[in-house]
Amino acid sequence: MAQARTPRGKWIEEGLRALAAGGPDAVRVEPLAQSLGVSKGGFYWHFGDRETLLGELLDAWERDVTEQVIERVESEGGDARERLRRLPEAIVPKVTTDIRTDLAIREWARRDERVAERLRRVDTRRMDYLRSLFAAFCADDDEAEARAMTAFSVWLGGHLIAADHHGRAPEEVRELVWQRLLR
Amino acid sequence: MAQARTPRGKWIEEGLRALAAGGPDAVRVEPLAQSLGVSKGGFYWHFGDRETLLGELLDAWERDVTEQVIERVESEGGDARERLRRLPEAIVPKVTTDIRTDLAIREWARRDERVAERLRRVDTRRMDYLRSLFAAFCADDDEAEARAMTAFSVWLGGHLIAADHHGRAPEEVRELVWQRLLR
DNA sequence: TGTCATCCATACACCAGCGTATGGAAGCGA
DNA sequence: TCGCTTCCATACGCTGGTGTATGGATGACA
Repeated sequence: MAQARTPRGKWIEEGLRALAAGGPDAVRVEPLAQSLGVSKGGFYWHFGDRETLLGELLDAWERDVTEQVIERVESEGGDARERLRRLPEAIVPKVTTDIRTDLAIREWARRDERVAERLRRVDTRRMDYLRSLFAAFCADDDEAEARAMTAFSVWLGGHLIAADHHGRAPEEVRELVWQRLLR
Repeated sequence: MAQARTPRGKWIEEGLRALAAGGPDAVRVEPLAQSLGVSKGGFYWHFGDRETLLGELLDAWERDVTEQVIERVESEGGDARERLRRLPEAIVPKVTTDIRTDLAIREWARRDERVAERLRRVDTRRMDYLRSLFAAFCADDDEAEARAMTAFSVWLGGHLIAADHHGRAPEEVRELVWQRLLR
């Protein structure tokens, strides 16, 4: 076997980078090849076509983005509040777990039903986990549901909403909400 | 003056539709012309180039999306809680106020600084209005800020998060959060 | 009725990107 | 050293889009 100069994984990694930066439309074979310093010849040996790569990007994302984070939080123990407090930091910076990848896929899901289905699986898994943590100290199911939804929304909103908070930093605002959720 | 068969406004309207459905990359001159049942000849008479249209789409959105909603809520009176309760329904269904336009522009802003600046203006205006309403019955500034951010985030999140709520409809969950925000 | 502003059709040059075909090059194992 | 697998370069045809040029068509108004 000869050495793989630009193996599958390299293409996927570069593809995820492009996806995070510019959405699925920015994942183009020839620019990807250029970024990697090779021609597109090798790409079509690995993948056949562009669609195949896009599918594998989603596979990689779906694999990394939930279980890895949850396992990380769970492995360090503590009660529900402590685990929730650790959640935001448990998202290790990787190409797949980049929030921008999340946002790009979320937008993509709006126009592609197969992407929407994957997102549904991932979001359901995340909400289930959040709900289970809040349920540990909330009076009833409604309260846990409301707090889980709020936590998820504010996590996303913090990266999407561009408002000026007049003196407060975005992280301070997130912290204000977070404190109230953990009461 | 001869009759405008396909005047500026028609192109903008169709452009907003395409933007809402598929993001800025989906706003293409030739498909737009086809949707309108004409050739692209007239387009370049009106706009010069594609960039100009994209700019005008943003103009139209920025103009309609904040003041019109706020004026509508304000015109009907009531105390702060009543106004907040009416807010979701005050968003009249138009091409510019379509939530999908909002989401598309939000994604677009991530890769175009000029778009980001417009979004910053719009979001700041919205947050200012929300904050002012919550401040009417909240104990302190921190509380109002936290609730405004939560309201905004959950409004967006409700359209972005694809999780299955196990029996609850998405609107029920939103309502659970909303009730708590108005306490 | 003629003129002018407004809008549209058509044809064209051009470019970016997809996918294909083909001929290597480079290293590993026998 | 030979052959095989793995990867890359290059050239090509094709599609779908941008923007330009030009010659109408159509209707309001004088």
